[in-house]
Amino acid sequence: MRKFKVYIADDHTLFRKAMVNLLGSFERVEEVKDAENGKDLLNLIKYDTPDVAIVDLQMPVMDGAETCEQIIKKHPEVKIIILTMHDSHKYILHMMEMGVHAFLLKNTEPNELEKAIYSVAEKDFYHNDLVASVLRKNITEKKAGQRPHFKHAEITDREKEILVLICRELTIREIGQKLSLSENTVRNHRVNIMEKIGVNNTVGLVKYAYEAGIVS
Amino acid sequence: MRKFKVYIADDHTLFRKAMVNLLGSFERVEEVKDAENGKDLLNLIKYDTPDVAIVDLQMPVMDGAETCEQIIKKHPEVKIIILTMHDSHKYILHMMEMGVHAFLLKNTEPNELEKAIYSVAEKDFYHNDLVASVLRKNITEKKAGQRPHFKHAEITDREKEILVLICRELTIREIGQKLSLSENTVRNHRVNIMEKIGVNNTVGLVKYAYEAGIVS
DNA sequence: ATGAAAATAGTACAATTATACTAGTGAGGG
DNA sequence: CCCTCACTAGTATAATTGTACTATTTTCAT
Repeated sequence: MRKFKVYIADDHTLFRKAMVNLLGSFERVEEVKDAENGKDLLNLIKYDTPDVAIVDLQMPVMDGAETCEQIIKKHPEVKIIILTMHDSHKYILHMMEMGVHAFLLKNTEPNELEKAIYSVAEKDFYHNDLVASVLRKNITEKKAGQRPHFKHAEITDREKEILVLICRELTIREIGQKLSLSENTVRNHRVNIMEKIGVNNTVGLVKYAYEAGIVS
Repeated sequence: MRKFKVYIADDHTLFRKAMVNLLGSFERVEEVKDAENGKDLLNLIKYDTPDVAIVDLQMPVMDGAETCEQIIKKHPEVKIIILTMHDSHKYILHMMEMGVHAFLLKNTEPNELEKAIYSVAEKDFYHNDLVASVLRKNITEKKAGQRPHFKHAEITDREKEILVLICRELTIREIGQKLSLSENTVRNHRVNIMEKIGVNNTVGLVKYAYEAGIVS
């Protein structure tokens, strides 16, 4: 019976340390290391590659999506499991295209996590209800001629910067002043963000920022 | 050396179960039970009261604040530790007034949680940096003649209902239709919520809803 | 039963956001 | 070299939100 090395990245220390405990109690997990953000995780991996990396989608410093992109690029042999609080279809789809190996909600049972670890380590992918529902919804929405939300997820650094300021409750005008930009420019960025993430008002923007881990 | 019974409520199963593991590893914790929301926690307590209840502030079904209110009213002998992701001063202050015994961010170290448990069980309160900063900020803001954000936190059920719909990206008009209310009424509720929580735009509303656990 | 708080509804106006376009410039990739 | 994309900036208008009030009815607790 092969045993596995598992690394975990999550910014909530309490959750992370508790997870280290839990992972350590799994029979076929022989080593656990933890990092508090994506950057630190990449450093860990640089020195010694794990079999499986568990990554929180909502993280500051370097968010889950970016972290995964780096891991896949530099260490394609590492299998990735994403943990997310919300079943946010948008980036799950995007990250599946990127080549992530599993998606779990944070309210799954520990034994499902255990199964997922063994599955990705040995069979390359773990297929669960969450993934199934994302795929199904994608198909039905395509058929219904809806906004195709795959273009997305390529929100640029400038756009991210502006999104952060929006979430700090600044108006377009204030953001323009702060960044020395025309209000029109800021407005355009705002609109572009909204199009990319497929929402049409402020509420959608803020929710995206939360769910993508761009804010708090 | 006295040992303690500890209950924990959190809607994220993975986090909760991992915490059960962790709590069980503490020397002076003799029994751990868990519940996935405030209601279930109250039921547990009804049958057998713990020494300490650890409550996640962000929960659906019955949020942290409401849960604590109930516990304090019906079982004042139970000590309460609040876990929160954000250092949202607003309700921490409110909940201190209610009589909650400790506040910890989810990114504290496990050993701080352990200290907090023993402290509230034996000395009734656990004083940490988070609490200190809330108190200090409260004083400085009072002096500066700012909006006093203690009035707050009494957002009503109707208001909460409307806040949820706002967060589902409905406009005032749509909410009015959905609830069979005049647009004016909805607008008034919206304004009242904003005053109570001390924000002045949609962004603030959505952030509050997230941080209070009213949405996802 | 009486007062307080919540829920309802209104008016009017200011400010901001949302939609829909066009267009120039600079950087990087094929 | 050319093409694309990000970034910049603009105009114009519609829609929604934000502010500031008044006022009636219902509900609930003392």
